Amino acid sequence: MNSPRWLDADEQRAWRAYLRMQGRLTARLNRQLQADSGLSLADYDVLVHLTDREEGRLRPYELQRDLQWEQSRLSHQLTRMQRRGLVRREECADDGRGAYIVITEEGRRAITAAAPGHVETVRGLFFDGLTRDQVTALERLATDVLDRLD
Amino acid sequence: MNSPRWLDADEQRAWRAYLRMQGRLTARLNRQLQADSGLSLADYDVLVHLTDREEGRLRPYELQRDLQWEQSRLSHQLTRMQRRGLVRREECADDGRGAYIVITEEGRRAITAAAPGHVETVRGLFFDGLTRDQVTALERLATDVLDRLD
DNA sequence: GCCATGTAGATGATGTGTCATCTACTGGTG
DNA sequence: CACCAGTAGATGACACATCATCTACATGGC
Repeated sequence: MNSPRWLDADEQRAWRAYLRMQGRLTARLNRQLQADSGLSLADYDVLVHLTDREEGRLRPYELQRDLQWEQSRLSHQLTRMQRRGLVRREECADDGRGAYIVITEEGRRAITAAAPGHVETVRGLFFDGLTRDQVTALERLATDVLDRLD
Repeated sequence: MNSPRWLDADEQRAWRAYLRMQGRLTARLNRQLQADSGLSLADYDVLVHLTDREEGRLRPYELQRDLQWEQSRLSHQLTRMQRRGLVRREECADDGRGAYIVITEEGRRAITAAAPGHVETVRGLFFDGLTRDQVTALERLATDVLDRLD
């Protein structure tokens, strides 16, 4: 195996800065959410997707597709959330293998209570420091990378 | 509490794209590293920092500062790495509380074997899809955000 | 020298993510 | 209808992350 094309100086700096930013940022967001509302980022994402449909319920495979999570990660996550009363599993009449995941009243309360503080934090830690151009450039960059990931 | 300033459409799209990119990207990197060399990204980072000093050893608090990790995360990580023979803990003469973390021969072999494939993957999944301007913009963005995180 | 306070680091409990594997049902083909 | 490949989802084992807490040593003030 011949030696790879290493990263050049610009790329190294960018990569290190990116890794550091993403580590510290998600740690902060997780801590804020956990401390202020007892939810993890994972809980938050699941609940957001459930409340997006006004029925408040989804098949696990739909959630999986939307969140782009591993199947078993989702399954474990739902088990934990069910144990805490945030969601409920219901039978699925159409498909004997399947299930519906339904958000509970408690789940709704939790996400409603958590959202404002979370959004404020995302703003305060991230968007408030960026120009409009940086924001659109970021979206472009992320979608460019995502396109190549499939 | 009055309602927060929500994210506008641009910000929402950027934020979602960013979250999705970072989730999928780190998953891919972790999988590649794990599959090809039996290391996790965490192992990799620790070993890189140890090999950066030619003595191949660091105090845990130095590692912690460099990696910006939680103290107990590092401690657990080092315990696991020690169990697998990648690092060794040594007494610290200067400070009776302290310790040195020393990379082992096996640790050196592991990082040497892992690095080329990892760098190729970072390139292939990330930098190859980006222009030079996007790379410098990313570094700028990440440092801007990091500056506000302290 | 003694004590208070601070710092280095480890540990146990618990929540989270991944992999491998399993069960049960679906839906198409003979 | 019998079979079989595929899909929906759960589970157990294990690695990883976080929080709270603990021990032991360091250091400065008296």
